[in-house]
Parts: sequence; C-alpha cells; structure tokens
Amino acid sequence: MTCVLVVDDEPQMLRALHLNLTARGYDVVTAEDGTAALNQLALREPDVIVLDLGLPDIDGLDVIRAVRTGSQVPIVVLSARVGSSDKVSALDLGADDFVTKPFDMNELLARLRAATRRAAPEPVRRGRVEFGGAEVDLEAKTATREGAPVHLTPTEWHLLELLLRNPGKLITQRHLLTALRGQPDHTDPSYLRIYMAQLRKKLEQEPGRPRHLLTEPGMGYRFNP
Amino acid sequence: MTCVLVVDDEPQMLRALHLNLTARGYDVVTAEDGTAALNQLALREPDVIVLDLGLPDIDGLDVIRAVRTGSQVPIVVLSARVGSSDKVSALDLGADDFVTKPFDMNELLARLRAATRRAAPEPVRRGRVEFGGAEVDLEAKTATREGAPVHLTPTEWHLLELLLRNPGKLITQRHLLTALRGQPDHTDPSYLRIYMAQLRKKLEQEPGRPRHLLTEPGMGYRFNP
DNA sequence: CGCACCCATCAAGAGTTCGTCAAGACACCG
DNA sequence: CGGTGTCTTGACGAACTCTTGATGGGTGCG
Repeated sequence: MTCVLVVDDEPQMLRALHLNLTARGYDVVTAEDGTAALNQLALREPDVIVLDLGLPDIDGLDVIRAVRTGSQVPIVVLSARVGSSDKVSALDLGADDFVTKPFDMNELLARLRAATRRAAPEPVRRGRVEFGGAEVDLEAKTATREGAPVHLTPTEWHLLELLLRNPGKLITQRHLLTALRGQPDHTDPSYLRIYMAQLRKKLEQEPGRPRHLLTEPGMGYRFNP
Repeated sequence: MTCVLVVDDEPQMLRALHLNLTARGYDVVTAEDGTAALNQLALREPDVIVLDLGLPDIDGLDVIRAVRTGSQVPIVVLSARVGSSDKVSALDLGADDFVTKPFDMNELLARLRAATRRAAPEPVRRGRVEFGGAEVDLEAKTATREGAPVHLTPTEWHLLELLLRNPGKLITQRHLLTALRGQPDHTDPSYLRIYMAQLRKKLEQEPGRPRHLLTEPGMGYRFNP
C-alpha cells in the first residue's frame, strides 16, 4: 500500500486530506509541524510527502532541504502562497510539484499519482542478504551464521533491517535513533553501540574487527556488502 | 545541452517560449501540431516536452498517449483549459506536470527543471560527483580515489559538501568557517587550511598541485569540476 | 634585500566518541 | 512467585577527531 505523509498545521486541512486519501486506499501518516514531519520520515519512510509550506516551527523550504539531504521521496508542496518565487524556490530545492490552495482534490490526487508513478522503480529491496559467513532473510526474519541459526531480538532486527536495506549507505545515528525509539533522545548514541555490538557479536566473523557492520565515527553506521 | 520540444499551435506562444528557453541555455525544437510533434520526437529524442493540449490535428491527450507508448520523456502540459478533469486525464495518461495559461515564465522554467532533474541519471540525482581520479557520493557518504575507498571525518565531509554543492562557485572563508563551527569567533583561516589540506591529500591526485579543490588567495576556496 | 602577508605542512595536546563490561528495570510466562 | 529474555543506563580504557601552535615556502612591495 502506498504510504503518504501529510504535513499541515491546520487540523481541518489535515482531516480533509486524511479522509480523502484514506478513501483512495492510501496509508496516511500526518504531522502538524516540521519537526514531527522529519521524525515521521525517519520512522515510516513514506512513498510520497504532501507538504504545506506554512509550518509553525520550521520554514517549509527548510523542510524540503532537510528531507532532500537524506531521501529522494517525492514531495508535493501545498501552499496558500501564490507568488512564483516560492514555487521556484520549492521546486529548485527538490520539490516535485506545487499546488496552490485552494485546490481541487481530484487534481491533487492526480498529481500524487503522477509523483508516485515516477518514483515507482524503487530501489530493489531484496529480502535476503548474505555477507561474511552470515545469511539474513528480512522477510522470514531468520538469520544464520556459518549455517547455524542465530536469534535476534526485535530491536536488533529493526536496526539490522535499516542497515541492510540501504547497502553501502551511511545511516545517521539520529536517523537510527528516531527509527528505533520514537524520539531522538538527544544524547544517546551509547544506546546504539550496545545493539551494534550485539549484531556484530552474532553476525560478524570477528566482532572486534567488523567487516560489514561498520562504524563511521561521529556520523553513524553503514552496512558494507 | 538539454533539449526541449515545445508543442503549441499559437505562433506567438511558440516564439515566446523559444526565446525564453533559448536564453536559459536550452536547445529548443518546436512543433505546431501533434503530427509534427511526434515526428520531432522520433527525430530528436528531446529531454523534456512542453505540450499544449489544444492542437489543430490531434487531441492533446492522444498525443500524450502516443508519446507514452514509446518513451518515458517528461511531459509538461501547458493548457488554457482550467477544468480539473483535463488535468486529471493528462496526468493519469502519463504527463508529469500541468501548467494552466496564463502562466508565469519563471514557474514554468522551475517546473521544467524539476521534470528534467527527476529524469536525470541516477548518479547525478543522488549527489554523486566525480573529478580527477576521485568519486564522491554525498548521500551515501562514500568516497573513493582511483577506486580505493577513502575515509573522511565529519568535518571533512561538511567542508567537502559545501564546496561540491556549489561547483565552480567561490566560497568565502568566513562562510565556510561559520558553517563548520557555529560562529566565526576567531576568523582563523588556518583552521580551514588544515581541512583543505586533508581533503586534497585524500582526494586530489597531486595534493601539492590541486586541480579541483582550489584556493583563491585572500578570498576563499572553490570546487572546480 | 628585508619585510609583511598568506598559504601549506608538521606535530602534539585536548576533547570527544566508541567499544566493552556490568548491573538494574521491565515485561512476559510458566 | 521466580525465571527468562529484553531493554536501558552508567562507567572506563581505548581509539579517533578536533584544535592550536610553530615552521617553512612563495609572492608582492618598499
């Protein structure tokens, strides 16, 4: 099911969009400000974002910038600002479309379809990954090392999945933390270290010298296939 | 150079678009009806199409259908029809965007940039940059020189990103310092030199004679692609 | 030629982050 | 109620990064 993240500070608008999108078969996630939007982005990885530019905490353009630094998810901007300069800025910052309020719901839905259709060739997300002497099946939730079955806890699975689904890509510790817990508990990288250590102990051949679950000091972690 | 095919039956509109697009560095091809458009499409393989729906010979929607049977080239529809049903039809038939006349030229240009950007090859869209013998992926935070992986520290990444995201543009020392640290407390350029030296040592072929990470004495630094 | 200026490079201490061990808190289940 | 497994927090040595100072090379100017 297509997941759409709707960001708008007006509860009324949020409700209307939620209603229409849900009726159309979308899986809808909402956020009322930029901070919540970025958190939801890390938590749910939506397939498309509907973004109002007038947010209470962060400027909409900065939200676009922030999203684009870590994701290529399509963004459809929804705004009451009619000036062309806002449109140009938003589109040049990486937004995919711009709809001015008031808008026709059918048009918005069509634009959403166009945006998701373009992004359709998603990065192939295989469920099976093999590295070192370990074999992981993300869908069956099974893992083995040297043929022997390995048991992983829910949190370990969550963390492992985030890394394995983005092979070679660095994942920020902030990103990992917001995904594991609901909020980035400002100072808790030690939390991640524990689970990375667990994963390495269970999956790496030399947990002391990891070859696939790598640390990028000061930034985050990376899965090296 | 980006090639854009403009399809419109009004000579005046064609001229206006031709003028503006050429001035923006586009390679412009024009067609006054659907038949000519499809011919041009086969001949030139444009990078993006600007299509008016009101054509004398073929209905605009049919043109979209025809284009989409053989090509994925982005289509930006330009139309005087304001009804939402036309927009929905056009978008669902495979158009990428819909602009109603009268339109703002800057907005159209921004939408064209957005359309071409999406269709750009994956590496470019993903923030991959290549220069000298080095290859940098700003999103995955990976870098290689002569194929060998290179490790960069957070500050090095930050500095490199500032330079690479503004190719050819000079970046002031002050600007770099305020970005790296919170404040230009001590406008000490020696701080920058250390990190520029690091980047050059890691990425340039001849760190002593940088060809891409250049110094502008007394001003700042510049990335030369 | 000496001087001032800016830049590049080397070296070393300070500061931060990482990996590991250990122990308490919590929920689930027999 | 006790046992098991999981989550969460704190502490400490080790590794890494940041930051500063000092030295040397090049250029323009009096």
